[in-house]
Formats: sequence, structure tokens, C-alpha cells
Amino acid sequence: MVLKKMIDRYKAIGLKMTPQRLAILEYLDGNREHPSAEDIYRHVKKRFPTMSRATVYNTLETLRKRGLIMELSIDPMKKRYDPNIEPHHHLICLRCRNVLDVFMEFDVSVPEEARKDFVILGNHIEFYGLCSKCRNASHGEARNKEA
Amino acid sequence: MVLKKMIDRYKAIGLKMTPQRLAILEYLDGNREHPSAEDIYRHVKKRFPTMSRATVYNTLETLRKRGLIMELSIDPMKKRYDPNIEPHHHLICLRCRNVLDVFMEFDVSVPEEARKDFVILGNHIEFYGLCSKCRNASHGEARNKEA
DNA sequence: CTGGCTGCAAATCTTTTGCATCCTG
DNA sequence: CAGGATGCAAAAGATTTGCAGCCAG
Repeated sequence: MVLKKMIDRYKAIGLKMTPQRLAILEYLDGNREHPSAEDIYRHVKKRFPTMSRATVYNTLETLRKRGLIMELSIDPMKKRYDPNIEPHHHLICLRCRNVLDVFMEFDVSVPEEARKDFVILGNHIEFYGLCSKCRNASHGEARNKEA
Repeated sequence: MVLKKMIDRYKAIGLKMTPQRLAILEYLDGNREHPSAEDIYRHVKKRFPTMSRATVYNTLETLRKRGLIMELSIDPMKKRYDPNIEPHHHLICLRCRNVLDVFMEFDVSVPEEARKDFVILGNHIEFYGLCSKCRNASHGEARNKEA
């Protein structure tokens, strides 16, 4: 269970565990939907009516800074978050913006000369295309404006 | 000259060429800075004081839909645009968010079974790290909040 | 107890939209 | 001269910030 590990790490760093944060951590645990801050807010607010966006944003930023979650630039309009911090890549549906994980390693080393003056610390591959739902539907499901 | 080609294509599609749009196209022509809408707005406004953001956003969206420019999700906070529509990848500085082009091809094919139900139309690799400026400076240059 | 956390509100930044007017083709 | 384009203002969406009060450690 990743959640317990997260909580332990969380406390180990000296952060306080509040019920609000626990709810956020629980929601993120094992979540494969790459939710946005708003997604998270809407979800946790159900059981936590007093929850505020500020708390969600604060918590996400804290988790990100401590390396417990990853911030994704997959969506042009908003940040999305991934609780899976192991290096992996993504399949992104151009139509509905759903995101699937790709757990594979690729050899994408950039030759010395091409990266002169630039220290490469990691990489991330976005594969873009159409998920099965959107592929079979020339209508609906769309959350963006490809055209 | 890419600009002339852009203008020709622009007209060929049946779009009207206005001085404002020409200014935007000129600014984008050969631009390697991967500017945001605001960057473009600020620049063209200098010579075109009446220029409005709406015009910039309208034009960028039109260009994108017609495939004359690419919209990049490189920056978590805003869209950035690339007039170079040939497939290529990017080196992204985590500190100052500057972006360098990488004109290389990589073999990143995803095995059939791994992409079942997902039609892959393309890919884009983000290499993240530190540019030379930021590498040598533990201060300044920062446009974001890595920590 | 105390510093970090919460939540509300206000502010900021990016992008979109409505609409009257303008101007390219 | 028609329909697309412009520009202004207002709205919407995403995120940040200020601050008083709260609570986990």
C-alpha cells in the first residue's frame, strides 16, 4: 500500500497530518486519473464540506516540493498531478484528454554535442492520439476543441 | 523564408491578411523562444498599440487549427507556441523555463499490446534539466519555484 | 504552546466570449 | 458589400496570496 508509505514519508519529513491532508492523500493513493487540483478539490469536498481550494493547492505544492507527487504539464489549461513518482510516460487522448500510463523505458539519449551547455536530468514522453472511446465516437466525450 | 510560406498558406486557406496578423506572423517567423500568448501580445503591441489580446488569442487559435503553428504544453502555467511545425523535441530548463529545440528522431515505438485501444498519432519528448545559465547560477534567472 | 495548517476572501494570471465596428478580398 | 477580423470590456477558469483563527505534535 502506497498510502501508508506516503503518510510515513510525510511525517518523517516533519509535516503535520491533518484530516484534510489525509483525505487528499487517500484520494491520490493509487489514482491513475492524473487529476487536476479542481478534480481533487471536488472529490474531497464531498466528505469534507469545509475543504477549501487553498488547502488543496497548498498540499499539492508541498507534496510536489517534497517529491511525493509529480506535476504534469500534459494539459494546456491546467496542471495535473500524478501520485506515481516512478519514471514513466503517458498516452494522451487529444480529444477527451484522458491520460494512460506507459511503464516502459526508451533509449532517448541525446548526444553530447547536441546537449552542450544543458544538463539533462530526466525525460518524459507524451504519446498523443485517440483513446478507444474517442476513436469510435466522432461525437461526445470531447473535453477540448480539436478541429 | 518561412514567413512568405506562412503568408501564402494563410491566404490559400482563405483567411484574411490584416496588418495585425502580419505583425504576429512576422514575430513568430523563425522565433525559437517558444513564446506564450502574452509574450506575443507584449511584443506586437509595441508597434501596434491598439492590438488587443483577443486578436492575439484568435490568431493563435486560427493558426493552430490550420496546423501552421504548434501549441506546447511545456509550461504548467500557460500555453506556449512553436512556429516550427516539423516534429521535434525539447530541452526544458526547470529553473528558468527556457526551451531549446532538439532535432533528432528517436525510436520510441510502443508495442502493440501496450497500446491496445489507443491509436498513437505522434509523440513529443521533454528533456528536463538545467540550461548553462541556471546551472552556474544558484541565484537569479529563476522564473519558477523549484525547490 | 507554537509553528504549521485551514479556510475564506480578494487578487492575479491566462484565456474565452459577446458585441459593435471595421476592413479585406 | 459580406463575412471574417479587430478591440474593448466583461466573464470565466486556474492559481496565488493575505490573514485571522485553529490544531497536531
